[in-house]
Amino acid sequence: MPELPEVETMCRGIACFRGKIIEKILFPKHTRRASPIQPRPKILASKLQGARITGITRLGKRAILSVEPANENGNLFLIFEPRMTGLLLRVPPPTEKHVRLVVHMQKYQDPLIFWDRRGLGTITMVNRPTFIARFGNNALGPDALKANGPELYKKIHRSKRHIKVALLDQKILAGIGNIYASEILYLARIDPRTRCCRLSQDACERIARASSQILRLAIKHEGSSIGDETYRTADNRPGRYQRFHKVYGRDKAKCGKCKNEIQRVIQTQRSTFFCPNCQIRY
DNA sequence: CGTTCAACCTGGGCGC
DNA sequence: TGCGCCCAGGTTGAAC
Repeated sequence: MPELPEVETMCRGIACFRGKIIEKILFPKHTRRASPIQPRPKILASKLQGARITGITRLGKRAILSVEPANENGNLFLIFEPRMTGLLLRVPPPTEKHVRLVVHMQKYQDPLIFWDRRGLGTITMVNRPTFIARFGNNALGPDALKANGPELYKKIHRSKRHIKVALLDQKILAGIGNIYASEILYLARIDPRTRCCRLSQDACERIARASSQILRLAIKHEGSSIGDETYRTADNRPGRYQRFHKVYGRDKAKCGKCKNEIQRVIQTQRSTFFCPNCQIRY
């Protein structure tokens, strides 16, 4: 699940590894074929052996570890992409079974663990030029926390796509996923089925404001955890923002503003939740 | 070009 | 209890 607030919370939770030197990397046997790892585990481990972790940052829905290798010049970037069920942990994982990667540090007891039940997540290590080429501004829109109305309008106003679908496109804004797309459009009072080209500059402004507002609040509450086999913080606690969801997962419940029924529709194979009364279709 | 869709995986929940 | 089916927070590349 992890979207922007969940990945941000994970990054903050593993900030303790900044400055540490990597002692040893393990790829548990039973998972060697799952969860795409690039380059191959042996090469990745040899490059990271003795490297210093100089930074831990979030890029959209990815967590990035900047590392200074011991044996070569130039920074490397270790990129964790949790996709649906990936977690970055500094405490024992929910099950040993789905541990994909364990990083032990020198002079530090707790290892960094990448755990991923479904195994759709990825671990990628690249040098700076590759990092910029693959994840620079051409590949990824501005961070959704810093969404900006005029810029959003400029990007989408010619498109016939439904606004909900556009919000899931990481080239438009980086970090929004299926949960927060519904929540953002509810706050902005816009029907998710509205075509982008019908949105006014003012509507785009409301979406941009709602985006940063919702995501900021979700980070404050450490993200959304739904069900038990789901997102956890780096010390394996559930987030709390699910308590504040106004529409997501609330099919047929009453809208908090108008008491009408919240509806669920499918857009490009994925559920969208909204209040047909509060959210205007343009 | 823009958009849709299946595929990548595991496991929980449901109906029968 | 068990089987088959549907569903799930994301991304990609092929197909339309």
